[in-house]
Amino acid sequence: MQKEINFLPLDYDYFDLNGKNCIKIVGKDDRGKRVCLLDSFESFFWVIFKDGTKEKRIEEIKKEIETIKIESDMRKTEIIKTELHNKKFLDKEVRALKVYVTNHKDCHAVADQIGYDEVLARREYDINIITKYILEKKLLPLTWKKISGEILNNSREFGGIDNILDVDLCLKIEKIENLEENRKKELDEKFSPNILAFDIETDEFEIGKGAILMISLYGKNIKKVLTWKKCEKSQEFVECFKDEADMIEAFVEYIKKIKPDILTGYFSDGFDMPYLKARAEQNNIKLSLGIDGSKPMFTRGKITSAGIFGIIHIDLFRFIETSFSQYLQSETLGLNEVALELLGEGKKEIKWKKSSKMNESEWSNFFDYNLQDSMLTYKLSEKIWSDMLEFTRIIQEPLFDITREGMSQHVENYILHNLEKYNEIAEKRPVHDEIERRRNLGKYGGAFVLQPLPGLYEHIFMFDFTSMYSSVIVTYNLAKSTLLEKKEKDSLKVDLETEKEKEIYFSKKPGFFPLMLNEMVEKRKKYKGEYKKNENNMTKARSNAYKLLANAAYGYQGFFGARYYCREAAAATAALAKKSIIETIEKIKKEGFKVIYSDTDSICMLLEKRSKEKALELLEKLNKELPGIMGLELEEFYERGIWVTKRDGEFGAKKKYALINEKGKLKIRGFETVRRDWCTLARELQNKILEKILREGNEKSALELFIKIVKSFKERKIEREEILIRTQLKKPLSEYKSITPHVIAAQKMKEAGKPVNIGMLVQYFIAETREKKSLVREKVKLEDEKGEYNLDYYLNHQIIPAVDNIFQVFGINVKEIISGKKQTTLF
DNA sequence: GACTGAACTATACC
DNA sequence: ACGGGTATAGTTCAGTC
Repeated sequence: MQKEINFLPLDYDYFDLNGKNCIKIVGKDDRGKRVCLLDSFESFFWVIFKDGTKEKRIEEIKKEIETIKIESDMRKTEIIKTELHNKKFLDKEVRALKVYVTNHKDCHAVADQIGYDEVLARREYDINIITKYILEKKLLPLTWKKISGEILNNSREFGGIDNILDVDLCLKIEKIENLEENRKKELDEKFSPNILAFDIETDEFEIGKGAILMISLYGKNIKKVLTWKKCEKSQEFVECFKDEADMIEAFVEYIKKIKPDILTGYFSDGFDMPYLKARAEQNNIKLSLGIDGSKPMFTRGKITSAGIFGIIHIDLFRFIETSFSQYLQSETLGLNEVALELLGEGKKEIKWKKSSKMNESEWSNFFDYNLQDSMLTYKLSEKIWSDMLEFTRIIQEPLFDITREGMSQHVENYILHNLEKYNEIAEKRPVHDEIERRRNLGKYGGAFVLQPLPGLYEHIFMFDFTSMYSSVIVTYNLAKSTLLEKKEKDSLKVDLETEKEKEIYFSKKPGFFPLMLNEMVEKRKKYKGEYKKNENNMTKARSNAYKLLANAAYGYQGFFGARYYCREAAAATAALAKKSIIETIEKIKKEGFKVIYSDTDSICMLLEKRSKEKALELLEKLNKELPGIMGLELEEFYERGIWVTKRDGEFGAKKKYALINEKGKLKIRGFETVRRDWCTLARELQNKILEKILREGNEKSALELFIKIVKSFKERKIEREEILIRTQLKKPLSEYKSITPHVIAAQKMKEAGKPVNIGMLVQYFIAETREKKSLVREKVKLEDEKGEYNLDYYLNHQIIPAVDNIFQVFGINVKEIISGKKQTTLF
């Protein structure tokens, strides 16, 4: 029977049937029903011929390629057909053969068998089958389409797969059509995904070592904690089970009943999912979460990803880490801090105890805690849903992947999904040896940073280049495909000071990469405008996504794992940006303004006795003289600003300054205040001192505050929390060549049976010791250890260093004041 | 054992 | 393996006298 539906694709998967590729797509129709679409797919790759290959020879090779067969235990693979096309490869016109293969998995093996002298390259055998499918059929993720097809009901065609799927409808795709924009908009407004958040609590932190004590679920119509522990008299949201096995089975049943589109957790790829897997195995339960009854699939990689067929499992932490953290101020990306920042509400506080030692009220608190975590995860997912949606639509990869891939992969996927407009065949992914070669090339020259003259300044204008590196790439046409082997007529010469190949040349004929980037920049401008006109989550997310993508394009070209890696283009981008900002600084100076600081794409200058209008006129003039799409804008006007010296020496420190604008808002960069590896005492003291100086324009009350705090510090009135030092553990303990204080702290934690993981913040303080010890690490104590804070250490390594060079700007030597030498002369 | 510079380490800026 | 280079600053480590 035939049927026509409006369909929103959510999850993609594929399987083999009789050696051929089948694609299954799970999504929603416009009445909220869960639908699975099945489709066959003929995969292909390209054989590109060298320039000048005779058509007759191409025909011969075509015939020979068509006879290739590959046989393995699994399947027989053949060539379905071949087609000759005029295409482009790296912006050059080429003749290319599109080779259709019965099974995608054998694309690479078939391509390997083609080794003619006339063949320039074989490409696109290394592109993911889902990506290829989306490209070919235009069934874009999270985008409404009109689908017509045949209703499958126990059909033999797909091996009866429709029978085991928990869906309302299963269709064999016959036609995919676009919907009218208005209709799409209407459907979009009606749709919101059914999200279910979950979180588990366990006795042991090591995966699978202890039992799962409880599992919380939080969704639109469900707020529950499942447990098999003391819960006879607990809260009504707690549901009791006989044992761990029963509880896990109930969890699976709830998922089946709720039928969420999205199952989300916080760090669930790294903890909750693998833990559930381990405990299910231990208890001989099948964790059949997939809509076909399948278990979660764990993909290999540095971090494993847990996929559930038909339900999109999102580990919110990973999306926030890779794509969203730039918007956040949080020093760590833990659930508590991120939720506090985005929702204004954090985790519940509880005292950690072995579960065997908990009393009834402690269990009750634990249930609250567990539910709260799911609730926060649910609310966070709602909060950033528009960002995930926009990223997915713009990049056109499935949501599951979008929430896990890094910025570089996003850029690459965006490129792959937009090559068609340029008739381009995709470049290959680098293999291991090539990656090694690229990595061994070392660094190339980067940005320009102007050394400031230390001091307190007033009336400061800050200009900055809008999306500087992107605009340089577009303006100067810098990419792999436009890099010339040697100098050509009317090409662009770029000097690279630090490189062996000092001069390189780029074509002026626009390449697809800069053109595509220009499109991104244009779209960003357009959607930023739309956002300004109509401020909502959607327009904001769209504008931000384009901004992030455009900004990542430069890093992408310099990234060793990129298909379109081009070290020369990246180096030229940095070199031309440097040249451009230095020239701009010179122009500003020529106009009589004093330039006090500059870093990469920003310039700080003093107004002195001039009016603001004068500076704005200058900005306009500079903009007129900038080439291509490059542009300079007013970042902000600041009332005051302070630049200090480096710790040792009299020279001004780069990347370290504090500013205050007309509204009294501070902008602090580089100072210890913004560094999380300094203790709160030093950070807050420095922050207050900077604020006083910037607000009042003098150092008097700042100095008074400093003396007051030192006094209270010496009297040991400072709380332990204030003097804790937090340092991130970046690798396994055994790999540290230098045994630093935080390594010692981590070792102590391990000995105390506390969890020690890569990436965690280790907390410790420096204590007084009985004997004299020369190394800092010999005085390390954990926060719950007995001991007094080390007066000498904190004074000379935290408090004084945090304020010393600030007061030096005013000619004040705080060390002498502390030791009592000069106190009288100052007061 | 004190001193010194290099190496290692973490974190920030753009 | 899973964006880039520039920069500051702390602590340890290895060598010198």
